[in-house]
Amino acid sequence: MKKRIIFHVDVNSAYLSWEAVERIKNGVKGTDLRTIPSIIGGDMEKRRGVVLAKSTPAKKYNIITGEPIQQALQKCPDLVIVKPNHDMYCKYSKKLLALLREYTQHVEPFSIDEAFMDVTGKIPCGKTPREFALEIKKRIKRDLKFTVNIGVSTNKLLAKMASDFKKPDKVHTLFPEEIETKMWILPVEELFMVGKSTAKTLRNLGLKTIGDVAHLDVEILKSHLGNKMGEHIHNNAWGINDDPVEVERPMNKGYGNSVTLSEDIRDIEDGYRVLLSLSETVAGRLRENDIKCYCITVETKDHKFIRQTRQTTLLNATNTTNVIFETACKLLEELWDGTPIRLLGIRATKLTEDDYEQLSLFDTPKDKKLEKLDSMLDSLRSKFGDNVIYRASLVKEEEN
DNA sequence: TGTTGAATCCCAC
DNA sequence: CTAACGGTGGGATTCAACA
Repeated sequence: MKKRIIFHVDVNSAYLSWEAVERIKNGVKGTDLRTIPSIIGGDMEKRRGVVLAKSTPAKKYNIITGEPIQQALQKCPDLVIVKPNHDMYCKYSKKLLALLREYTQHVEPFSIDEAFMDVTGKIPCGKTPREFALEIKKRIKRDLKFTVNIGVSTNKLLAKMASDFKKPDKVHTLFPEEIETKMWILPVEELFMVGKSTAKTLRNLGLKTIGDVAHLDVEILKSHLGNKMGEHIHNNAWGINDDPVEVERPMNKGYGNSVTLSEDIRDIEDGYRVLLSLSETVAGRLRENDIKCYCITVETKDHKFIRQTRQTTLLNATNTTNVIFETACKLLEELWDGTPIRLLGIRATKLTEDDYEQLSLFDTPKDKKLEKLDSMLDSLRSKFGDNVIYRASLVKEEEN
């Protein structure tokens, strides 16, 4: 098997960088967000939400991604907080991908701000992989006005680990012969796929560095982390990874929508209202993609952050708002013991392409009517925007 | 015995 | 005054029911 060269491209503080670039592009007056302590973060009014991205000056206050905004404000009272703008991020993500594809079509979007490239055989004559990465990094900065880190190695795992080294605006290599000096010295927390829970387990085993993990018998890892995770972590620690760079994205396994409520729900009627709104979103997305689902899951989180789920499998697949809504309501009733609810969510899984009339064979006439209603509403929304039509029960909520 | 579904847990971003 | 933790999606594990 041929040796590959893989790049992992990671936008530095993506949301914040993109917000800053967009403001400059729109001629917004004021200092560049990247030069002051600033973050992109959730809902300020509700005093909820977490830090999604931080500027380099904000980083100096020990503000970390994922922490509550309140906590970040305590660390830096002058922190500038900007609301996220997902649509804008999508535009920049697409621009980045288009630029990367000028170098190779072998690009795999990994998240909105990360991508893998298999550049095997695409490296210009006389250039090292590192120099090629530097060239791409420079192009991105020149044309798109934001910086990236690029990790360079022979597989996705090592490239990803490398892009996480010193930031911003850097290219790092992590070739197999560099694992010992560049990766094994890092704390276990830094290893890909080692989250909070796994880190605790590893620490309890006395393992401090990735090198420690590599040198522990894989069977011991398996017995403490489970077979799959034990093996996976062991392979990661040795830099072993054969995953190909996948250009075609496989079909979604599920579609979900959830909300943390501004006030805890105490009354089931309020729960129903939220479920209706979530059902609209989920079912709408299923229909957009000509997909139906067999399985509906309702998720709750109470004020103590205790999560619960209830799921059911339907006899025939659906993407009808009302079927999903009514199923979700039943699940919520089964699940709920009256504890105030902080978060409600719906997830649709066991998906199937919506192309067989066969699947509708067992639909009741009522279901047919509901399907027609949904597609009417869909077409009205696509003509006049998502907000033209409200369900009666949602309107009631608006009036309250 | 092995499989399936439900509930829970963990992961990344 | 004991604060304060989003939303989406993929996968593994555990256990009970069932064949």
